[in-house]
Amino acid sequence: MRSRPDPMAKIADGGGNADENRDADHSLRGFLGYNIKRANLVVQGEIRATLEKSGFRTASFSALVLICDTPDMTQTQLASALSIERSGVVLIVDDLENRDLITRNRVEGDRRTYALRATLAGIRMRDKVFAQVRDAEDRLIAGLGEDDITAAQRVLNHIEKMAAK
Amino acid sequence: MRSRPDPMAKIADGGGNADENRDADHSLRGFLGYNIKRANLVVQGEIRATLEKSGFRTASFSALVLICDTPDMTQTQLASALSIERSGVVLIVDDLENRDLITRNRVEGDRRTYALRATLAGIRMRDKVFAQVRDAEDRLIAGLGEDDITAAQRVLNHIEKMAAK
DNA sequence: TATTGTTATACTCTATAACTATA
DNA sequence: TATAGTTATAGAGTATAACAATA
Repeated sequence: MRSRPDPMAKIADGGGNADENRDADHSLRGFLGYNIKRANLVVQGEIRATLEKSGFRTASFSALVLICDTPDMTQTQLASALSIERSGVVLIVDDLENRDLITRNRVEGDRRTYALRATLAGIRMRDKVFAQVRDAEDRLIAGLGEDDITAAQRVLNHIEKMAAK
Repeated sequence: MRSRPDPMAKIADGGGNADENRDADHSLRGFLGYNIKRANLVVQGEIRATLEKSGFRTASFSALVLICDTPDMTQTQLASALSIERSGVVLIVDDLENRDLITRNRVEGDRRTYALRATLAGIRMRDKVFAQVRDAEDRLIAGLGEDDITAAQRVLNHIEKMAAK
């Protein structure tokens, strides 16, 4: 039997933390896409944990916010704003309607569409959860300079505008 | 306490233009998580399009890079570095091995594990595709200042470090 | 013919758990 | 008893396609 030096040995810690692999990924760290992906996983995880306390997934809370901001929007418009397909919107709107956060309203002049409106409870819910998400994000960026944040927003928005060019 | 501008402050101004949904998401724009998610979709889409020309998905190319950088790593170590489960690594390693980009090598002293090594073809492939991904990213960030990029990296890495705290 | 909402289905990605062979 | 790799399965999440009602 040989003894085993095992320099790369890594104890399986249920957390799957990147700490022990700190420089195993130094090549990938050079890619902006890699850093965005890792940060995105953390942010979405925090937001998901915040939202699920009120029974939302990311898409359904985004939908509620959009409907609050744009009363009488249709499901097709909502699909476009969420960048998902119309078929996916049905389940989200079903859920929001079942919880009495929004209503589907018939439109005179075009009986194919629904005008989506938030209820009073929906608006109150939006305000409450909106603040919770904001607090969760503030914890993540605490300690960073204001100018770094705005620079990051600039970079992210620039990248988004470069889609499909 | 709040260091960021209130997104609700810029409701305002219809203006009656052709694109009705242009600022339909102005509330969500106030969330860093929303901007990261949208930018991430664009970046990952560009990277995916670049990689698939060489038959890679994001995870399989990341795996090839990691194996090139850390010869003789095991599948469990690779799983940890990729932040996925060991079961998912099997399919990725199967694919890379079938394409003769890496080899699974038996380890004397512990016959449970494989030592993963890139082949010469794997290293060449890594170099070629690495440059292609870098070019794709450079197109996305063209026009941005160097200091904005580094600030964005700082923000992203800070967020990642704040995971689960 | 085209569009809205809907339903059914498929596909991708990943996690969970059980199994084997080794330790 | 514990670990590495494997396999089978299931669950999100989303896309595709077909359909009825309406335009």
